[in-house]
Amino acid sequence: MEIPKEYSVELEREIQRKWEEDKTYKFKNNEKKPSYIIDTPPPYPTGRMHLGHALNWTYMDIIARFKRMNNYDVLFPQGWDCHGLPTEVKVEEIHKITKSDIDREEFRRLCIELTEENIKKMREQVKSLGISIDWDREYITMKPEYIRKSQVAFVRMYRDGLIYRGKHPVNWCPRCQTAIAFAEVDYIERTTNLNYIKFPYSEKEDKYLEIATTRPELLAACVGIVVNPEDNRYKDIIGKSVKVPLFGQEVKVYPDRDVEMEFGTGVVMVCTFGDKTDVAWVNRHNLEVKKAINERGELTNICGKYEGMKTEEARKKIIEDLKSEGYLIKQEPLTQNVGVCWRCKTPIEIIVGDQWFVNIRKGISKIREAAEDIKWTPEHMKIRLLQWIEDMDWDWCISRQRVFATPIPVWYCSECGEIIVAKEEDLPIDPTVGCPYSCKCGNKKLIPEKDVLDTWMDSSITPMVVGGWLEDEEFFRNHYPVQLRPQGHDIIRTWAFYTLVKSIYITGKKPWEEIVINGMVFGEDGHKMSKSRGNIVEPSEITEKYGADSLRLWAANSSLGKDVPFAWKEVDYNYRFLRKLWNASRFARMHLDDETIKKIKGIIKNSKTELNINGKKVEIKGLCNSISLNNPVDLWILSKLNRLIKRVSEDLEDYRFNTIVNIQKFVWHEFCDNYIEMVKYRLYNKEDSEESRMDKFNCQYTLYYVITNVLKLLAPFAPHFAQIVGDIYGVEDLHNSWCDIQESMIEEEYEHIGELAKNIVVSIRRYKSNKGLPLNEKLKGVEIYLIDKKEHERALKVVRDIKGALNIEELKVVHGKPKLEQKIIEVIPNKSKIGPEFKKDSKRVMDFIKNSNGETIEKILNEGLETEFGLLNKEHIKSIKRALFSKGEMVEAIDIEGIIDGIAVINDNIKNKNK
RNA sequence: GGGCUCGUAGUCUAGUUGGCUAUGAUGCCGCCCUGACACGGCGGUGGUCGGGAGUUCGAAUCUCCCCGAGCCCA
Repeated sequence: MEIPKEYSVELEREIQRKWEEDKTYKFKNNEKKPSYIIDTPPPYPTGRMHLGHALNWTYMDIIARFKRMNNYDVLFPQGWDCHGLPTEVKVEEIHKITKSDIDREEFRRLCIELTEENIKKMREQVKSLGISIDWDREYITMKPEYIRKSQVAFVRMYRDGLIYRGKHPVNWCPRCQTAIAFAEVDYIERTTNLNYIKFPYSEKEDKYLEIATTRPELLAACVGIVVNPEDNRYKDIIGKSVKVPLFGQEVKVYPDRDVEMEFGTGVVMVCTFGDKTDVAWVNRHNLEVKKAINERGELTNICGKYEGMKTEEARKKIIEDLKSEGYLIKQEPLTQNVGVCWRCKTPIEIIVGDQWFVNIRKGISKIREAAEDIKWTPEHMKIRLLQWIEDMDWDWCISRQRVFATPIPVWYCSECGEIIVAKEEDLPIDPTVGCPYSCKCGNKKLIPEKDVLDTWMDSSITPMVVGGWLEDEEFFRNHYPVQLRPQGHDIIRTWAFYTLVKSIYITGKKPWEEIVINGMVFGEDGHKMSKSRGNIVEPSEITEKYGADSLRLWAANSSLGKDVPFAWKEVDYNYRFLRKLWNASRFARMHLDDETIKKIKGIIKNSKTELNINGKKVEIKGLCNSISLNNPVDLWILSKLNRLIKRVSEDLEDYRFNTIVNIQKFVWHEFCDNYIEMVKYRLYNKEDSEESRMDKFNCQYTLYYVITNVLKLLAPFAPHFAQIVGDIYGVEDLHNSWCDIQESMIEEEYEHIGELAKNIVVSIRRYKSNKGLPLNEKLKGVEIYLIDKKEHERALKVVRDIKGALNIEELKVVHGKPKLEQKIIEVIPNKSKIGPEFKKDSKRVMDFIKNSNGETIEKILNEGLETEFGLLNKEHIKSIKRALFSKGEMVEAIDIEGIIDGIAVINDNIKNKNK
């Protein structure tokens, strides 16, 4: 098979098409394999994928592919979480209407239309990243079959007393005209005035309490005063009453430890409701609830002449009146955090109204247990959720005053007020369209609920939906909880939390075995990507230029849970890495014809069963049936490879995706830079003896073995590349089998010999480079001196490889020292040897070695030296640097990296002849 | 104010249970067209591992304190 010269990213598209046609990633529902189900986050269909999605999807895909390659039957679906305000706003914008202008059904149709377009766009974007999704398992929350499930969840929880309708304070956005959940409240800092106001004592009109408030417009809803019981200033007034200025109602003073004495005057008025603490105080002291602000953010009729004013306007007016009537003492500026609607940034109000709630507190301990029972990666993310659960003191408000959402399947009887909930078999149903029921009081005129469900009510059942709930109950019983929830840390308190709630309430089980939390993507400037900063990079920009695999490699090279800054140069590096491996693969394939590959594949197959041709069991160690691997350089790279396979397998098991750097280092700096360079001479060898043919074949075998295994290691990260090159190498079953770890190939001694050869080659290549010589320049004679006997023996085994790699005419490996004058210029003691042996004396031993003169060091190296601390020998020395002299002048001799007293003396007078 | 996370060359980053001369990339400087790759190779430059104290023969790694950054929640 011809391998093109250039690696081109256009090939990715073809591969993606092929995967889709072949349904390569279909969930097989194969009972013989363990299943692995991923509860994919359903994105909101904005029509645009951002880099955060790309990061998250890459993580998921690496896991999915790795599991699939390790014999799991992987169910990797894709969902879309459609409902919500942003689409409503967009539709109003596009069609220049407001939702009240047209029929509810019509408006909803327009929302569906837009969402379908957006999903189509985003689906293509997901596919362009090569994510191994089973598209047959796609779910869309606005479809009737999904709405049915959302509604069934509602009906069952209502039946079980876990959902109720009640008058409760809720966070209310006056602009969006809807209740919102705490998770949808943002906080922004702003400056306002802290107003000091006189509240006269009821008993003595001339005495008064000074209170400080930022919300004077709520005076009409003032229902109590709190002071800290420790506060000596106010001890006498506790239990007595004061009169609210302008409005005249009398309110009692209560003791409460939550009052900060230092803030303002230490006296706080409780209004219904200024903020969250007011709600707590009202509950604690059993205060009356008065509604001062309505749903439109205007003052109500209890506010007398201020009725109908917007809050800002009313505040101004009331301050004026307080001033003119002499109640206002002073004003001082105050910066405070105010809660705002996360969508439109309008300050929220806390108002009381009829809303639907999920009772959270009832199940809180079970929810906590479930959270504890799930394996979290990184572990500390669990604490974030538990913290959120701890602080949970309100129920979950699930009703929204919107249109594009799952309807609440409920009617109210106009006669007796009975709540009628739809029957499960009638779902999905939209109560505003029609009603098949009548009230038990006989009334047939039922009022439909117009409120709809919070979008989180849809998305909090995703693991159940992908697990087959209400579709295939038997499958669901056997496969729930599902295996994995991957998501961002920004939605722990929403998506993760609500899903736990729903799963516990509906199934009694935890939703997932494991949850992995990813970080956010920042721009190149280190800040969150945002339009206003102009630091947004779109995934398509990257894939078009560098391909999906380069993007995926960038994403993989990050730690799970940590925020990741984007960097073009990293993508560029990954692209260059792929090109490098491409070129190496091309080079190897030029030396591997189809016939040879066939032969090698046969050998690998046999070695797997540990059977040789005659059916007799053989050891694989260094011997693969019909070939016996005997070249130390081959054994070195194979040992390193197997070590890498082991490492990467373990790392992926624990979601350490950044193990990709280990693969890259191996490929680039071991395999390409060194292995290939050291075996070229064998590949180009034209000799026709049996021995050199075998030698060449071993090398071909090793090249094939390393490349094909690297492709498998790379397949979860860079699947397109792995597929393209895998096809060129005839790799079978790339997506369903992982590398075999040949433990017996991992051998320290092989690695020692290989490292020695590599170090000699590297050192002499560096010498050539420093001398300005081409690296293939012929060297006439090189003598390598090794003092260590073991190293000398090792070096003798790689003479041929060193000669071949460096183009040395005559190479001598000598046990001993060259006959040159030499001076030791640096000694580094071996800490890991000295430490355990000499314990407390270690420091002194090391100082002794460092400060010894040359003679002493020689003695330690050669025969060992008895000292006050004990015997010191060459084991205790890490490395030595020597300068070599001949007649007082430094000569062409180089230290061999990593070897104590390894020296190469180079006779390169031939170079002058050549030049 | 509370919770969590993180501070390693100019920049990004590796560093599993304490022990290689602290990893790799990028940047900058210099050299080399070497039978896969100049979209490449080789070398140099650059670090008091945020600061301090402690535990230990030995700390980037463990403990405490301080400083700084970020995220989440009040």
